[in-house]
Amino acid sequence: MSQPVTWGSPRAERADAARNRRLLLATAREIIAEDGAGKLTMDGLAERAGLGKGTVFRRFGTRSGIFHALLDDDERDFQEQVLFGPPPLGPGAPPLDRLIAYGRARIDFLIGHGQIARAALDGREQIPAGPETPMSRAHIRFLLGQISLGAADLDILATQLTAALDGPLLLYLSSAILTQTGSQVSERLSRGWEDLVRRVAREQ
Amino acid sequence: MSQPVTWGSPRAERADAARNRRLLLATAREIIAEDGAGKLTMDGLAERAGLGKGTVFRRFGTRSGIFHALLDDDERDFQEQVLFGPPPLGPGAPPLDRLIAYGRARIDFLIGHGQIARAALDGREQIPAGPETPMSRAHIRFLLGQISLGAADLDILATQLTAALDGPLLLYLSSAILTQTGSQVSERLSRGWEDLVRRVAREQ
DNA sequence: GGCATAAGCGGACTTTACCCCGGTTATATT
DNA sequence: AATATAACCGGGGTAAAGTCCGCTTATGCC
Repeated sequence: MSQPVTWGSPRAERADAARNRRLLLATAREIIAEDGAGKLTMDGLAERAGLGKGTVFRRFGTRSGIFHALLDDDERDFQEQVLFGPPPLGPGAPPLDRLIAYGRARIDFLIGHGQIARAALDGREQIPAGPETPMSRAHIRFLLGQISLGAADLDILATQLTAALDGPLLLYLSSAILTQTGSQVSERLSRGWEDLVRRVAREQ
Repeated sequence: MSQPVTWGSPRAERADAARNRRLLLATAREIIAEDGAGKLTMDGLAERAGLGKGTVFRRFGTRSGIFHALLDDDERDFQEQVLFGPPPLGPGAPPLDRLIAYGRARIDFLIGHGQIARAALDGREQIPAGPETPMSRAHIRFLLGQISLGAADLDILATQLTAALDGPLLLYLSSAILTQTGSQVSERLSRGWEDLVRRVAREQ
């Protein structure tokens, strides 16, 4: 018998719990694909997955927690591409080119996952799910640091650019527009992002 | 035999309805001031106002509708200042100065009303309340049109700048930070906004 | 394998957003 | 002033989010 590796102090997730989480995420995707994110209910999800409601809540805490988990899942290989993939999205290209490529990729990601990303917002939470996507802001902050920008508050600028990238898709464009004319909107927003970033980085 | 009535004007709001709306908004402000926006429930509001639950829903349609109504109410004189007040916020100053002044004023407005603005977001609505604040984007768009910016997609740029202005306060900064160190954050964000728009408008 | 224990599980329970419809009241018209 | 009508009001009803606690089961140790 091979002895299982001990995972240091934090006890690993139990096998049945992990299996149930995967099952719940898969079932949630089915429901969303069939009926839309708005029709996903905790009861419905639990029943369709053949589990109890308590299980769903222990896994995800809250309804929007499910959408956060789905997004995290989808973002994983997106982040992989950003951190280790080929340039200009991945490392190796000049920072300004990487910034432009990042915006383009993120716009397409959000257009593809906008329904879920939108549903992950929740007006009720006291601490509003913290920063919505810390990774996005951190990456933009990192790239800005490699561009000579004179005396700028790079943390603020990174937050503003993150909002300029995500905001239109999360707050200011109705999802109807996105599903109808996705590729045109993508192209227009991407051009806009490139223009914005070039203006910001432009030498005086 | 009655002749088809000419629908001259959309019939005015009945006096009792108007009175009740004012009462409900005032009561909502009381509850928010005492217990925070998260504690505002439709039942609680109705009971405290001495009205029925149905009345509250007919007035505002949905929970987040109350917060929208409160925001509209608060925004009214802010908009007044922007449209008719003294420069540089109001008309008369160069457009770039007005844009900077607008950002500063909007940041302070959002810091003051952030709790309500945040609660007005709602992850469930299909059409997510449309553009969150059409007036803000329209005004920024208007000012951008008066600045010579070369070949830019002004509609997209206006949306991005609107998001860069609102986004940090709605999505990326926890309200805890805001209430604790409001004025410092205000100053830093305002400087950041000025830097951003100067970079965007900078001549090549 | 058998045992102790902590983690997982389920479903009943509470709360709250939102719907509905019969009764009531304001307003226009005569 | 009387009447018709459309808007308003109330509160009970439904569905879904989130909580709780006793039961079950996986896991580590012997």
